[in-house]
Order: sequence, then C-alpha cells, then structure tokens
Amino acid sequence: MTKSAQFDLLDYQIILELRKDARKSASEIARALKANERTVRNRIDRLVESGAVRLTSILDPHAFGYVNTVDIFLEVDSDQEQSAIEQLLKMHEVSYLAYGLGTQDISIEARFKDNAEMRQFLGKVLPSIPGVRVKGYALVPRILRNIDEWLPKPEDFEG
Amino acid sequence: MTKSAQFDLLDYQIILELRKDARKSASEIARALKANERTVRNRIDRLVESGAVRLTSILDPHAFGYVNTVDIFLEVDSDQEQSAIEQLLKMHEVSYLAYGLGTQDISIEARFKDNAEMRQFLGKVLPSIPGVRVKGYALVPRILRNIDEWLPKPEDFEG
DNA sequence: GCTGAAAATTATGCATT
DNA sequence: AATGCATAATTTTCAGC
Repeated sequence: MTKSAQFDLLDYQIILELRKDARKSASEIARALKANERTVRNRIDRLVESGAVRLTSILDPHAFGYVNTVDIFLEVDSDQEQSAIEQLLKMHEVSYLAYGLGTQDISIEARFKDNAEMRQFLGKVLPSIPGVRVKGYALVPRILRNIDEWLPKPEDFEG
Repeated sequence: MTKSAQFDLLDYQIILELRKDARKSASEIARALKANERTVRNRIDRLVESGAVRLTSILDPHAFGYVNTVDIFLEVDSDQEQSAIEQLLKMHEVSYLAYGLGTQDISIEARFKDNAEMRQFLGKVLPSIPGVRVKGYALVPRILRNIDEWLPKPEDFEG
C-alpha cells in the first residue's frame, strides 16, 4: 500500500530535479540545491522506497510510429465486467485503463500506427467484447498535459 | 519534433531495465544484458536525445493525499476552445488534457483530495468555463494500466 | 557506431551526532 | 534523520578501430 508519508520542500525540489532527468547524480542535485550529498541520496531512497515516487522511462509513441491516440469511454454490463477488463488488458494497444467501482464505466486510451487499425479497434474489436458498448470517444492528436507531468501543489509539502 | 528513429532489440532491453529503475547504472545494465558498458551508455544517450525515451519521476497521487481521480469528456464551442484550454491548463487539478483537432472534444483527467472538491469541480468549476459542457465522466478508483507503462510491441524494434 | 584504459566523479558502507 | 570519511564502483574523457 501507498501510505501518506510526509515530505518536505527539499523532497519537493529533489522531485523537480529528477523530473528533468531521473539519472541526474545525487551530488549534482545536492550542488544545485545547496544540500548535503548524503542527505540527497537518503531522500531519493526514501522517496522511491515509500512508493511516492517512481523513477522510470516513458516512451514517446510517435517515435515508434504510433501516431494515432484515442480516448474511449466504455459502458460494461456488471456481470461481464471482469472478463471484459481482462480482455482489454491483454491488448497492447490499450495504454491506459481505469474503471469505476460500482459503476459501469471503463475509461481507456489506445494507440495505433494508422487510422485503419484504429477504426478496426473502435468498430470491430471493442464491440466484439461481450457486454461492452462504446459510449463515446475522442481522437487526441494533441496531448497538452500528460499524467506523468502531474505534481502536487508545493503546499502539499510541509515546511 | 520527434522523428521515427530506428531502434533495435538492445535498445528495447535497455528500455525495459530503465523502466524498472531509471537510475540503474549503465554498467549494471550492461552486465544484465551481457553487452558492452560503453555501448549501453551510448544507447541510453541516443534514446534520450532522440526524444524517444524520457527518464523522469512519476508521483503517486495517493502518497500526497490525492485519493480521487476522475476522467471527464468535455464538449467545447469551437470559438471558445482556445481560451477554455488555457483555463483548464492553469488548473493544477488537471493531470491530463488532450483535445481533438477539428472536433469539439476535450478529454481530461483530474485529481482531488476529497469528494467535495471533486464535486465542486464537476458541478461548478467546469460549467463556469464559457463554452464548455460536461459530456460525461467516470470516477476511477482503480487505474489498472497507466500511460507510463505503455510499451511498443517487441516487433517494433528491428533485429 | 563499437570498444579500451586512465582520470575524475559518484555511490556505498559504516560510523558519529 | 543528517552528515563525514574511506573505500568501491561508476562515469567521463580521450583515444583507436
């Protein structure tokens, strides 16, 4: 589980540095923030081990030829929800999947190399999953803010 | 711009390693993949400099008290689209924003610390933006796959 | 674009406060 | 939890293939 640990402004600044470059050395960060090297290392470890921060690689779909992105709202019959979710998660095109407990809503994002594949997915693949209806979708050529760019407010860091 | 560079299976394996830990040393990765240290460093540099891969920090909203996430579909009058998008991007609650060129669709995700804030956002804040209508939304207590977890197919890497 | 070897930098382990 | 220090590991620089 992810607990609500308490982080301070040094943590916040470290997060900002790591956001620019997750491989930036602890000593470089320490210099930039005028903090102790050893402390910065300890903080990074704590941030990662607490689960509050993940240091990872994010791929640009365009660089790999995935030029079409679509956000889709689905409605699913409750009794077929589990199997529908399982099927959706098997599809590598699905880059995001979230569902509302106690509701029939599933929200997904999917990525494709061309329009034909995307149309096939919307028109054939999704409707063929038992209990699933496409409630709406939006083609999203431009993502202006991505989930990985999200930050809490500075005020969420005590100090 | 992000060009479609060509990457091979070594790049793919390096990406998989960096996904687990963006700070994993190049020598450790080289050992794991039985590749040359220097080569691994060159590849990492190339992946990052080409824009295909970003090495960054991703925060867990829960760890900072943001327990409510909602995916929202909006419809916007074309002539007010630009100003609506600008206003939405100013809101720190909005963790994702994408819009379809030539359509009226805007797709967003937003995060909140409690239900009241979220309801306020859905019921008051969004409708108060000129030209914006909430077309639908889904509360998403469970995100099963996140965008940062997305990977191209191994076949997308030549070799 | 891949690899090698020495120099510089960084990380780790252990200790103290 | 923060820090100092010695040692180990890694990265960088400059080079040749």
